[in-house]
Amino acid sequence: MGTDRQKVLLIDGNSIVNRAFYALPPLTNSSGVHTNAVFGFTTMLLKVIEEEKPTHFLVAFDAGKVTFRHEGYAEYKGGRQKTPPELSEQFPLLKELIGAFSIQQFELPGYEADDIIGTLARMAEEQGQEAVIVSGDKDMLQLASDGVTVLLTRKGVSEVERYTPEEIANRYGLTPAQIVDLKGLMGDSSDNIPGIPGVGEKTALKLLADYGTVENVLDHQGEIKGKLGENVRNNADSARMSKKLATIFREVPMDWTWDKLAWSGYDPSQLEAGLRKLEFRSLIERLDLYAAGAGGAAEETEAVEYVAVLEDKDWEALNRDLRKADLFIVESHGDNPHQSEGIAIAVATPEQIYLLTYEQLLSQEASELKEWLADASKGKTGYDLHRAELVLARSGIELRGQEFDVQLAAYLLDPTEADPSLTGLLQRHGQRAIPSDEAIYGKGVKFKLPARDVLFSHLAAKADAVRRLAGPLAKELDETGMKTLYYELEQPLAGILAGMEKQGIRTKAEALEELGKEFQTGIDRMMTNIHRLAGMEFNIGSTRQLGEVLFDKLGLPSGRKTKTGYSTDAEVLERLAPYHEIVQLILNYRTLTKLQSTYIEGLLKEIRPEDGKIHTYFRQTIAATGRLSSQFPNLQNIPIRLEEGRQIRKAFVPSEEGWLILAADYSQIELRVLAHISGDEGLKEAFRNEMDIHTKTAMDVFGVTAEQVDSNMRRQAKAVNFGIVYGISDYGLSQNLNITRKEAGDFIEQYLSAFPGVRKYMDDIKEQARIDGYVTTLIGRRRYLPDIKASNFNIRSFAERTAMNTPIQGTAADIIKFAMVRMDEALKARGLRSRMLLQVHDELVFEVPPDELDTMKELVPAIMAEAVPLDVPLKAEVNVGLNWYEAK
DNA sequence: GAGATCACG
DNA sequence: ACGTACGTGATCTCC
Repeated sequence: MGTDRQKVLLIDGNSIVNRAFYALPPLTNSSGVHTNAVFGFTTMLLKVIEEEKPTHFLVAFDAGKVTFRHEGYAEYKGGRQKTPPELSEQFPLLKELIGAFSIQQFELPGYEADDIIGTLARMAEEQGQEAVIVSGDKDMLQLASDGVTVLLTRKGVSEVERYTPEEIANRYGLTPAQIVDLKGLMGDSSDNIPGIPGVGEKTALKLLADYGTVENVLDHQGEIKGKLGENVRNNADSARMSKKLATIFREVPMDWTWDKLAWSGYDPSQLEAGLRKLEFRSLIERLDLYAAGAGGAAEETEAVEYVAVLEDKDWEALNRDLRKADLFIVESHGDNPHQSEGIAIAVATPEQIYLLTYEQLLSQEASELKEWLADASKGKTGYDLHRAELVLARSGIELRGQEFDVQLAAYLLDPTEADPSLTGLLQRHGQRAIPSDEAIYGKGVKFKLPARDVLFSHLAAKADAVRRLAGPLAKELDETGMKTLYYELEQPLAGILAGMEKQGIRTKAEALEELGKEFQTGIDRMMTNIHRLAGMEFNIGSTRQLGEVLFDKLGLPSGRKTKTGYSTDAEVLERLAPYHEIVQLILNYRTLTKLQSTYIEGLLKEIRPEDGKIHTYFRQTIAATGRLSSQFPNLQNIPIRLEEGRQIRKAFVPSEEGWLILAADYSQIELRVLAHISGDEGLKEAFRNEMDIHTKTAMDVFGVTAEQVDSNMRRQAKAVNFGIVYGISDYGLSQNLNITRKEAGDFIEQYLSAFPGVRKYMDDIKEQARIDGYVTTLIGRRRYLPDIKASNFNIRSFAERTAMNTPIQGTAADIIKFAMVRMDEALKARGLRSRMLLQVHDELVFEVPPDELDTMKELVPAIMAEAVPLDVPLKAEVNVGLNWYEAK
C-alpha cells in the first residue's frame, strides 16, 4: 500500500446537509429534535467511506452569511428562504457526529465551503495526490481534473454520480473550466446569480459550443441574431459578473498541510456512542454487520437456528423434510418483480428452517425442492407469494399450493397500514422484532449483499417471523369475518393476477414510435411559438418559470396559489385562455409532452424485447378501498378521454395472429352498488327499468320529465352523481360545475329529497363509522377511519367522505375481483384459449381467438353480471377489435 | 423526497 | 368557521 496514491475526501457540508434535510422525511429523536438531515449525512458518510477508502478527510462548511462575493454583488444568494429551525437545530448534532467519525471540519469567515474545498483540491493536485469531492452543487464540477473527481448527489443523498472531466465532456460537451461560463450565461436562480435573461441551459450550451467562453461570446455579440443577441448585448456586464460569482476561489488563506488532513478511520466504539446518542439504531446494526464478526449486535432480536444447505447430508435432510415443509420465503432484490433478482430461498417445516442461495435453487440438486414448490397439494405459507411466483417463474420454476400469505392477510386486516414489511407486522402484532431488510442490505444504491451467514440468518429470522405471524393473522381474519374474503377471493386472485402479468400484453413499438413522431412535431412547433409569444426562452415544464412568465412578465391575472408559488394547472390556465393566445398553446403543449414522456417514451421502455410484450404488475395490497393498482408501467391509466391520447391504445394488440382484443366494462357499477347498499327504491327502480341514470337524476333534481332534460341538465346531474359517490359536499360540487356553493347545495338537497334512501345511507354510514371505527364493503372488507372523531373540521370531513365513498368503491372492487376469479375458472373449465390480460377497475380486457369470439361475447358479460347478486341488475358491455382502441 | 401536474376509473 | 370532491401511478422540477 505504501506506494499507493493517497486520497482526500472533501465534503461540502452545507450542500449535503441541505439535500439530506429536504430528501428525507421528518425524523425526530425522543426529545423531539429533528435528526433527518444528520441521518442522511451519516448514511452518505458511511457510503463514501466504504467506497472511496480515503486516507485524508475534511468536511467544509460555509461560515456566516456574508462572503467576499457579496462585496461585488450584494444580492448574491438573495431571495433564499431562511434556514428552517428544523434544520438549524441539527447543526450542533451534525458537528458532533462528524467528530465521532474523527473527521476534521473547517470553516472560514468570508469564504464558502466551495472555496475551501477548491483550495484543498488544488493542494492535493500539487502534491500529486487524489481528491474526491462530495457535493450537491453542480458548480463543483469546475474543480474536476485528472486528479480530482466530483461526486454529485442525485436523488436525495442516497445516490451519487461520479464526474470526471471525461464524464463532463460526455454530458455537457464542456471542459470543467467552462462550467463557470455556463453559469455566467444561464445564471443560477438558487444563488440569485442573474446570467443572461432568456438563456437557459440549452441556449448556454449552444453558445459555448460556438464561442467557448463568456468573454468570447461577448466579443462576438454582434454576430448573434434575434432576441438572443439583443439579450446578450444588453446583459454583458451581468454575464461577466455571473461568471465571476460562480468561479470558485482556490487561494483561500489557510494553513492546512497535506499531513494535517490525514485520517486513519473512525474508532468503532466512539462512532457507536455517537450514533446511539442520536438514536440511529438501524445504523448501529448495519455497522456491526459491516464490521463482520464484531459481535454483540443481537440486541432484542433472537438468532433463529437454521440449516445452511451445503453438503450432501444437508440436501438429504432437506429432501427428507420436504413432505413436512409448509412455509417458504423467496428473497429477491428490486421493486419490479419482473426484473428483480433472486437472492436466496428459505424453506421450513414446523421444526426446521433450510437455507439455500438462489443459485443453489437453480441447480440440478434442488429438483425435489422445485417439485415441492410446484406441487399444488403441498399447502404453503409465505410473505408476498404473488411476487415470489413472478420471481420464480422467471427462473422457470412453478409455484402452486399458495395457502396463506401474511402480507395479504395483514392488508385485509388493515388496508391503510403504511408499513407492510415483516418488521412492521411483527411490531403491530406484538411479536418479537427482527432486523429490517434495510438494516441488512442498505437502501437504494447502497444495497449490498452481506456475507452468506448474515444473509441466511436474516432469512431464517424472516421465515420464523412469518410462522409466528401466520396463526394470529388467520385467527384475526376469522374474528373479523374476513375468512371468505381472504380464502375465496384475495388468495385465489393473487395467482390469477400473476398469470395475467406473466402473459403480458403485446404492444407494437412501431405504432408508438410513429405516434411519437407526430407528437414531437407538435411539441417543437408549440415550444417555438410559446417562447416567441413570451418574448423569451424558458422551461415550460417548470411551473415556477411558467408562473413568472404568465403572471409577472405578461401580467395575466393570477389565480390560485400553491405552497411554492402561482398555480398553473389546467383549471387555472383554462380561465386565462381568453386573455392571451399563449395560454391555449401551453395547455396543448402540456397534453402532448405528457403523452410523449409518460406514454410514448414510458411505454416503449417497458416493452420486453424477448416477447414484444408489456408485463405490468398489479398490486393487491395498496389501495385503501380494495382496488388493484398497476405499476411498471401503470396500464390502468392509458389515455382514452381525448382522441389524441386515445390513439395510444392502437398499440395494444393481441399476441397471436388473427386474434382479437375483447374489452368488457361494467355500466354504472358504483351507482348500482349505491342503489343496492342504500336500498333506495327510486334508484333501484331506475336500474331495474334500465333507465339512463344521469337523465333520471336530472328529472328528479330539476323536477322535469325525461323529454325536458337537456344536455346541460344531464351534464350537471352526472356531476351530482359523481359527487354522491365521492361523498358529497356543496363546495366540491360547486367547484366541479363552476356554480355557487348555494346552487350546489340546492342540487344536493334536491337529490337527497328525491332519493331518501341515499340520504339515510349517508347518515347511517357516518354514524356506523363513529361507532365501530371502521366501515365495510358488501362482503366485509374493512377500512378503519380513526379521523372520523377528529376535532379538526377538515380532517373529520375527509374521514366522513371516505366513510361514504369506501363501501361504494370497495364493493365495486369486490365485485370485479369475484368476476375475475369466476372468469378464470370458466376459461379453465371450458378449455378456452382466450386469456384475461388486464383489469382497469370496472373493465376486463382479454385476447381471444376468432373461434371463441361468440362464446366469449356471451360468457364474459354473463359472468361479470352474475359475479355478486345485488338487488339491482349488474350490466357489462362488450366490445371487440383488432386492438384496444377499437374495442370501444 | 416533496410538490405540482395529469393520465385513468 | 372550517376550505375538499374518492382511489391510484408516472414524470418533471426543485431544494
